[in-house]
Amino acid sequence: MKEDDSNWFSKWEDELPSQEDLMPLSQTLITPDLAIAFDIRTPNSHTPTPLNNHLHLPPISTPSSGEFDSSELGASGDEPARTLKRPRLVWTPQLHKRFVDAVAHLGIKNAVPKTIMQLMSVDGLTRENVASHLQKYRLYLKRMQGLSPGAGSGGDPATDHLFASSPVPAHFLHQGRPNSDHFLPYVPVAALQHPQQMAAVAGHLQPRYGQIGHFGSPRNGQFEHPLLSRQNQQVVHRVGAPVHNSVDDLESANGRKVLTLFPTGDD
DNA sequence: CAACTAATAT
DNA sequence: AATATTAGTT
Repeated sequence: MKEDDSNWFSKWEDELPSQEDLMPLSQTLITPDLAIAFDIRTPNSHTPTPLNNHLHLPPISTPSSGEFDSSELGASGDEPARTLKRPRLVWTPQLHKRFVDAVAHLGIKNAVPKTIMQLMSVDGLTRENVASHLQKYRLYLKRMQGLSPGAGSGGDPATDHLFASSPVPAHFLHQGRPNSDHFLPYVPVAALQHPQQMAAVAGHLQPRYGQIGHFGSPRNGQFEHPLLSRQNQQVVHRVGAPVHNSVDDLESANGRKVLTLFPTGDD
């Protein structure tokens, strides 16, 4: 296998996420409790958005909704600090879309958990979150391949609720052939549904990342993108359209806490 | 050793 | 069923 890396690379650089596709979705998965537990500065703590941006405060208390008397194991509910478990991640359609976009932009070949995670740049999203999801997504793709092309596309919500929610880029269904390169089948039609966003996009056409010079040579599939730290928080100010960048934690019937991203006005 | 993937566990 | 965690490879 020979690599003409130089080829895909420049294209890749060129095709970096557009506003409509990836950029504007900078969100946080870090719950207040988590931030505290891990001693993480919540990235928004000094954010230039004076308005509605405060995450709702932590009802830190006991996760178990007062059914058990909680004074058995010594530490009464309050300070397990470092030994806290991360809440289950919930893959919302928005989050999944971002995932798919990232994979699409990377090409199947480079779409591995770490790079996907970096490209998604969702704060708090871990590599294993992505890995797990990727595994499932791949299975989904394989399952799709074996089916008659005439059926299903469009209205089969019974099959894989989540995965059906985002269009599968055509090249995913074929072979991983990163050489011949792919073009984004995505047309920013979202404008039709959200005129406001169109305005925003129209203003910022040519999204790109500020200054991407050259980074490490794409040796055997190992490359690094300096600008893609996921602390890269970018605030999109929109007049009259308050961005809902909030994280909401819910509680399932079992008492497990889960994290859900709110839609930012996309889709 | 770090990261990937498949398998398995919750 | 959806996500996490482990285990075996690369």
